[in-house]
Formats: sequence, C-alpha cells, structure tokens
Amino acid sequence: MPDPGRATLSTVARAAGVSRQTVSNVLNTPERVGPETAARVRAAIAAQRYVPSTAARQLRTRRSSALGLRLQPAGDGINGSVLDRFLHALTEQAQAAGYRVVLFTAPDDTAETLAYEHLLRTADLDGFVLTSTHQGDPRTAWLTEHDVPFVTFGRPWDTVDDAGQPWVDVDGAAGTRAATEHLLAAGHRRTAFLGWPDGSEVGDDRRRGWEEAVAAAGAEPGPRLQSVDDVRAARALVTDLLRDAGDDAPTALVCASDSLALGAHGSTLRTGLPLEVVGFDDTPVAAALGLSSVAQPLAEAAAAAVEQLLDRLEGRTAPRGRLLAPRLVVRRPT
Amino acid sequence: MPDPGRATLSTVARAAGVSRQTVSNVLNTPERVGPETAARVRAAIAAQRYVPSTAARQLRTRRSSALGLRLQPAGDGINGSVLDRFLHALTEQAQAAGYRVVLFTAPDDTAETLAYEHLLRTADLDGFVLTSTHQGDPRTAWLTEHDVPFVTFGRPWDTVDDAGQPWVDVDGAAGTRAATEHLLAAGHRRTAFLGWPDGSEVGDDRRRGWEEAVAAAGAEPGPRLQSVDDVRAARALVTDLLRDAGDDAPTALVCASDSLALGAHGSTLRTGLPLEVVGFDDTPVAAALGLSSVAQPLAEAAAAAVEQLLDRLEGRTAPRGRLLAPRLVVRRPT
DNA sequence: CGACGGAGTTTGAACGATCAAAACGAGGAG
DNA sequence: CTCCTCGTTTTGATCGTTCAAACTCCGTCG
Repeated sequence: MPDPGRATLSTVARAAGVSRQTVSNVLNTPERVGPETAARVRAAIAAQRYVPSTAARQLRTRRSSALGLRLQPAGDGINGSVLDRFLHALTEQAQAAGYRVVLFTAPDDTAETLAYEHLLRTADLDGFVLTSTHQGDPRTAWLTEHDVPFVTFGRPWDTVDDAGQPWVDVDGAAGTRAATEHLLAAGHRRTAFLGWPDGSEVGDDRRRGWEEAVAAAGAEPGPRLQSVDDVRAARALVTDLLRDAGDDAPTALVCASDSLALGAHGSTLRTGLPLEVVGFDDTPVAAALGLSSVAQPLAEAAAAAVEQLLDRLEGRTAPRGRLLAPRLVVRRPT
Repeated sequence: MPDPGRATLSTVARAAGVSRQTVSNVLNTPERVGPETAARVRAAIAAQRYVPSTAARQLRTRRSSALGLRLQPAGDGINGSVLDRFLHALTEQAQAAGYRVVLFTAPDDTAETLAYEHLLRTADLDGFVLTSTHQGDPRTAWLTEHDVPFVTFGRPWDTVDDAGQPWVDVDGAAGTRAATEHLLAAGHRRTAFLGWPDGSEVGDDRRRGWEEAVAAAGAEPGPRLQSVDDVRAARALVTDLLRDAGDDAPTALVCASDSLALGAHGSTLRTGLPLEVVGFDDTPVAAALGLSSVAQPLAEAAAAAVEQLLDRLEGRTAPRGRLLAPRLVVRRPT
C-alpha cells in the first residue's frame, strides 16, 4: 500500500499515446517496436518510474524469476561459513540477472523433495540451487524426473544417470595437490594427510590430491589419518600421532577441512612439536590463526551456478558442468 | 511447466459441485460456508492436491506473503555464523506461518533503502527484517516514512523517534553479567573485560553487564581493554596485559565476542599464564576450543521477529519490542 | 491496378485468484 | 399469503501482464 497511484502498463501507454502491448514490447521484444515510438515509451516509463509487476507477469507467463535454495541446518559452523559466503555471492549474481533467491528449509533430503513440490505449486519457482550433493541423492532424481531446472554446487557423484545436469564444483584434489606441493617445496620430507572417514566423495577427492602430489614428487607418503569433522577429535588424533611417531613424525599436515586443521594446530600448540598445517576452505578461523588454507572461489562458483541455471531457464544451450580451481592461501602462523 | 493439468479454484469447484468463490471461502473465510459443503470442498482440494497460486492471489490482494532480508557481507565470519543461524530460524518460522524469505544484497545502508523501493514495486514484498541496526540508521527512517512494515533484530538505539517500531533483541548486558557472576562465583577476584572501542551500542551494552556484576559483588574491577574485533589484535593486547601486569594480572576475562575470546585464548596458550576466558555468541569456534560463551537465543529471536512482523501485517495489535535473555554456556577448556 | 508481404501497432482473451454485490432458499413475522 | 431477513452460494468485474491474432499502412511485384 505504499503508492496508491502505482504506474502500470496502461498508465504508461496512455502517457506515451500508444497501447499497452506496445509498452510491453518495448520491454520484452524491442526489435518489434519502431525506434521513434520506443524512445517516447521509454521516456514515459522513466517519468512514471514504472516497474512491471512480477505478480502479474508471473501469472501470465508462469515464470517467477525466483530461484529456490534450501538452507541447511548450520552444522559444524566453522565450515558452515562456506555456504554463507556462497549464498551471498549467489544472491548478488541472481539479483544482477533480475532473479531473486527464495529460501526454504527442510529437515532432510527427502523432505526437501516434498518442499520442491509445494514451492513449485504455490510460488512457481523457476529453478533450484542444490548444495552438498552426494551419491544416490534423491533430490536430483526427483527434479530430473519432474523436469524442473536446477544446478548443483557439487559434482554429480553418481556415475550413472548424471544426465547432463548442470553443475559447478571446486576441484578439491587440485587444492590439496597445491597444498602438498607447497609443503614439499618448502622442504618438508614427510607430509601427512588428515581427512574424513573413507566413503565421502568430497573427502576422497581431497585425499587423492595429496596422494598424487606426494607420488609425483617421488616422496615418501606420511601417515594418512581419519577423523570425523570435529576439532577435538582431530586434536586428539594428531597429538597421539606426534607423540608416538618419534623421529618418523611428519613435519607437515594437509587437512580436508579447517575444522581438522584447527584441531591439528591446537595439538602443535600443546605438544610444542613443529608441524606445518594446511587447512581447507580458508575460513575466518584459518585466517585468524595464520594457517595456510585452500580457498574455494565461491563468488566465481556462485556466478557459474547462476549462469548455468539461467542458460537452462532461458533456453540457451551451453556446456554443462564446470570445475573451478581453488587457490592456496599461504600464511605463516603468528 | 511441471504439470499441465494444474489444479485451480475452478477445477476444484467443478469437482465439488460448487462455484469458485465457495472454494475460496472455504480457505479464507470458512465461517461463511455450510459445514457439509465445506467438507465436500475440502475433500476435492485434497484429492486434487490443490494449492492456491501466490501469483494470482498477490495480483488481486497486493500482498505477497514474502519478507525481505538483506544479506550482509560476510564480515569477520566467526561472528558471522550468528546471522547464519538467525537466518535459518527465520526462514523456518516464516515458512511455518506461510511466508517466504526473499534475500537481497546491498553494499551499504543507503543502497539498501533504494533496494527497498525496487523490491516493493516489483516483488511486492510485504515487509522487511533488518539486522544490525545502529544509531542514525537511515533504513528505519525510510521504512517508517514510507509506511512499510518491518521489524528489527536489534533495539532502536536512537533515543528519538523510535516510534513504537517492532523490534527484537537479546539482552547483551544480562549475558556479560551472567558471565561475570559465573567467574566471580568460581573464585576469581580480578576479572577483566575485553570489548570493542567505545561508541558501539552493542559493545557498550555488553561492557555495562560486566561493570554492573563487578560492582554488585563489591569486587575490584580488573582492566578494561579495547580492541577491534580481530583475533590477532586481541591476542596481542591480552599478551601484553598478562606480561606487564605481574601479580596484579586478572585471572578471568569477559569478552564482547568470540573473536576476541579466541584471541585471548591464544594468548593464554602462548604465555602459559592462566586466564579463564568467556566469549560471546557461542559460535562453533568457542565450542571447539572449550570456551565458555554467552549464547543468544537465536531461534527464539527469529520466532519473535516473525511474530511481531506478522502481527503488524495482519492487523493485530501487540506489544512492540521484545528483549530476550541470553544463556551462558559453561565449558572447560580441553 | 489489385493482390501480396512485412513491419509496426492494436485488440480481445486469457492467467488464477479475490472483492463486491446479487441471487437463492428457508424460516419467521405481520 | 406476502414480505422480510438471514445464512449460504453464485455471478461478474478486476488486479497487471502477455499471448495470439487481427488490423493498418505502405511499398512491391505480377
């Protein structure tokens, strides 16, 4: 109820001395409008500060210019800030392209598919952005089956039926490879890896980068540790390693996340033993502690995600799938 | 385009043998419909899985059932997770009430008011949720002037013209008071406070809680430190304090944020001097390091914010402003 | 010279809901 | 028996846009 005399197509048309449709054409299909008429209409639009009503447009075209994103439960929170930054960049990119981001929550992936259905019916969302995809994800299957446009932040890990879905991801292996190469170049002989339990696609990918870099350098691989993504668990594990390994102890450690890196860092402070730690995700915690970390190009990822989704939405064909290179941020502990 | 034969009021009406309007009445003004008819209609609605189109409803009623929220630039990131959790709870609460949360970004507060105008015209947002309000905030003034409903997470700090705006906030002073009392009860004699530079409303509020608790206990206040909200700066400051103070050194420290607490904690690890640190916001970092911290009831705050905004939107009158009590989470360093 | 074609523009009908007012039927009062 | 009222249900108009088809010029071609 802010403005009683809101400008509409008709008011603009009247002012410009043309019909509704012509005004509409100026906005949507300018090539159909004569240059002189177009100028007159544009002037009227500007004068009345006319902006089309998305509601009316949506009703007619069945497109809402809105994208849905499920907000995950906060989780660990250290790594959580990754999604936070992604969300920010995503909103910015979508906004620049004339789209809005609408949030929703769901307790789990299955509930999320129900939410899709509801949102599609009520809000006519044009598409969805999925995060944290994993093997056997019920969400991509549902969306594909119902022919709903979407893009995933995360590769389609299923070897089957990744039927040309658009996706964006960051090359985790390349990140840990760069981290490992950096450590080897700095003179470290034995580098260890601290990752998550086997079976997590993202985790396995990051471990692979370390393995490859060690092998490529012809170095002897240090121990390969596994811990759930928890600071204390990681600290205990690393402390045990450092105490028991003696002279064989690695002098550098590549971690699959900053949570793990924070744990390892705590262990070095406690034991006083030297261990250069590299984390993953370049969270504020890593920055605060002066830990090197692999930074995901989140703004770029968000931009690519929006681009892919819009390509699909607006009927353009484009290469599907985009793997971005992360960047190692080198710091010295302070 | 998911379902060609989408259910509408008309299809439901036909199935139930009534008119469109009756179906609409069943949903919006049930008291006007006969009980037997209502049952029949409801059955048809369920059978067709009918959900009203927000676009059509919005076009007619000029209400969108959507709330806008500006996503702040990530900032520090340690404390950033606070807004993240608030956002999650807000989405959940809004969703439960049949509202959606639409995001947008803006580089600064002034640009944010421009975004309001645009969003109101195009998307017909019903209201806004503001975070991080401060003195002389141009946003609340703009919204009030244009008669746009909103609620702030943060008190109206301006003493003037806080014209009964609805707001929700957490009692920071109560949080630091509880923290200080906890420390005093644990036997600490000299407790210090590490806050932000004077002039920040939130910071001053938190400091006040510490001062009051110390005074109430008749204890001698320890030093009052000021640092920008940065881990390294805080660590340096606390290290200096511990080294220089000698026997007078405080044994406990109340901090205005977990960033500061993290810095102080690092300082104790380095110097080896004992200092019990309490943080603020109960971020994952505090949990990871085993630091006590004051937890904001974010879910409750989000619920209260939605409630206040909806009271306004749906014409109910209710008390404006709600101050929530935080909760001290006590941990022992691990 | 009339039919043809195409660029530019207009008209009427939809999209799916709600509002306002009218219509309906049954029951009670005069 | 008629009129009125009240509770319930229906009808027509409307929100602001886009689609599809029609219309108007005007130049060209057979």
